[in-house]
Amino acid sequence: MAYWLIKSEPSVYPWTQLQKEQQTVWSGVRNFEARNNLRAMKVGDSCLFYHSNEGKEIVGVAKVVRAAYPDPTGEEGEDWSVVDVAPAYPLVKPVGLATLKAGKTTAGMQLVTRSRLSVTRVTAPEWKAIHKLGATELPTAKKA
DNA sequence: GCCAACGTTGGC
DNA sequence: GCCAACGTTGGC
Repeated sequence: MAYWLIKSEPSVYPWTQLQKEQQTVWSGVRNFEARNNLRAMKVGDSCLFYHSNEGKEIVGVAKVVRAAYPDPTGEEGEDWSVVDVAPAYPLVKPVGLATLKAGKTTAGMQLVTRSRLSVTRVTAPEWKAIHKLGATELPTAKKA
């Protein structure tokens, strides 16, 4: 069980659309490191859903429902990956970038330090801190 | 809308 | 294999 953070511009694919569709293919990642992160995801892993550019805040949590497979939107001969994600639960209070930067634990997040990477790793302490900032209870662990 | 940061590409 | 140029992302 690992934690991740995935970014999307709300004008392209907002959290509300994921809630509406209940599942989506996380396609279009064109960065090797981000791709490798996608490939490291396992079914049942959790992902913070971050709105970049507009909002600049973490709005919810999604879960991986299908592990990495080839990106159907990729060019012939290219080697990109996607995962499928589904909404898990929203944060009661969205957590903005400024808040993350101001937080002791969260200031060191890859989201902050590697701002151009669209799929980043999240540590357990960061995960906890964000739920606290988001006024959202951690879901009780249950078997996949 | 601007600009800084950074990943990627291509020339040498 | 190095490094400059270029394109893209994303915060402000």
